[in-house]
Amino acid sequence: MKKDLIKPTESELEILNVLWEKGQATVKEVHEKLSEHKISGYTTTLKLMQIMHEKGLAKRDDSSKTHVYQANISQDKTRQHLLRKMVQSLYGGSTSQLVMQALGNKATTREEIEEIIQFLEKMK
Amino acid sequence: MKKDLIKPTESELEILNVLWEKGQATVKEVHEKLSEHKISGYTTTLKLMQIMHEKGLAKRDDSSKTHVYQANISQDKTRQHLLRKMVQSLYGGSTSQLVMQALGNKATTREEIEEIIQFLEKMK
DNA sequence: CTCATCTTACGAATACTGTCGTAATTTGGC
DNA sequence: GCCAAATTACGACAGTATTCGTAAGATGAG
Repeated sequence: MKKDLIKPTESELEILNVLWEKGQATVKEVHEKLSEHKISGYTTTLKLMQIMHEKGLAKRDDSSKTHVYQANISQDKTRQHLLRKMVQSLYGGSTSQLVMQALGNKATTREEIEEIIQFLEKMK
Repeated sequence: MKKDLIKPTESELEILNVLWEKGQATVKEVHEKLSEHKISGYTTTLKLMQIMHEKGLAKRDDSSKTHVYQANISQDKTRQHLLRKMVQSLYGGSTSQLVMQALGNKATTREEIEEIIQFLEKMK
C-alpha cells in the first residue's frame, strides 16, 4: 500500500519542496531556506527531517557527521496524489470543475491560457 | 482576517459537503449520510458539528430540541481558498501547472475537454 | 591530544483531531 | 403528569504534529 507513504504534513511538504529543488540538502541548508519565510528553531527542522526519515519520506546519507537528505517520494507522485484527493473531497470527483475554478479565480495570463489550449488540443 | 476562518479539517469538510448539498440538516441526517461510506459513532458526528459551530464553520438553529445546522462558509470560497493554498504549496504558485497536471493525470473524458476548451475560448 | 564548535539524538510540552461512553435534557404519546 | 426514546452536552482518551531545550557525540584547529 503505497498510499500510506504519501501523506506529508504541511511542514513536511515545505521541507520536501526544498529537497526537491536542491536535490539533496543538509538540515542546515533546509533550515536556512525555510527561515526565509518562516521562523522556527534549528532543532525543529532537524526533528522534522528525522521523522521524515523514519517515515520513509526522505532518505539520508549519514556516512559523515553532517547528514545529507534527499526526498524519497517524487514531486510528481505527490502532486498527483494530493490533487486527486482534493478533486474527490472538494469537487465531488470532477476534475473539470476544479480546472475551471482554478482558471476562473486567478488572473491567468493569456499566454497560460494559450498554453493550456494547446495542451488540450493535443490531448484530444 | 477571514483567512483563519477557512481551515476545515478533513472530517469537517465531509460534514460541510453534506450541509452544502442539503442546505440544512440535523445531526442525524448528516450522520446517516456519512454512514454511507464511513463508520463512526453518532456522537462523533455530533461532537464534530458542535465544534464546527463553536468555530463558526456552521450556524445552527437550536430553537427546538433537534438542532438544525447550516454551513456558515460558502462552498465556493472554501474551494477557492484551498485550491489557492495547494497551488502555492505544491505548484510554486503556477496555476497552469496544476491545471495541466490535473488534466494529464486523470482519464478525462472528451466531453470534459471540450467543455474546458469552450470555457477557455470564452475567457480569452 | 584537547577543547570549542557543529551537529545529531532524545525526551518533553503543547495543541489539535477524531473517537466514544455516559450523563443530562427534552419531548411526544399515553 | 410520566416515561421511554431521542437528542444534546460533557469529559476523557489516544494518536499525531509541531515545537524546543538539553544532552550527547563528532570534528577540526591549534
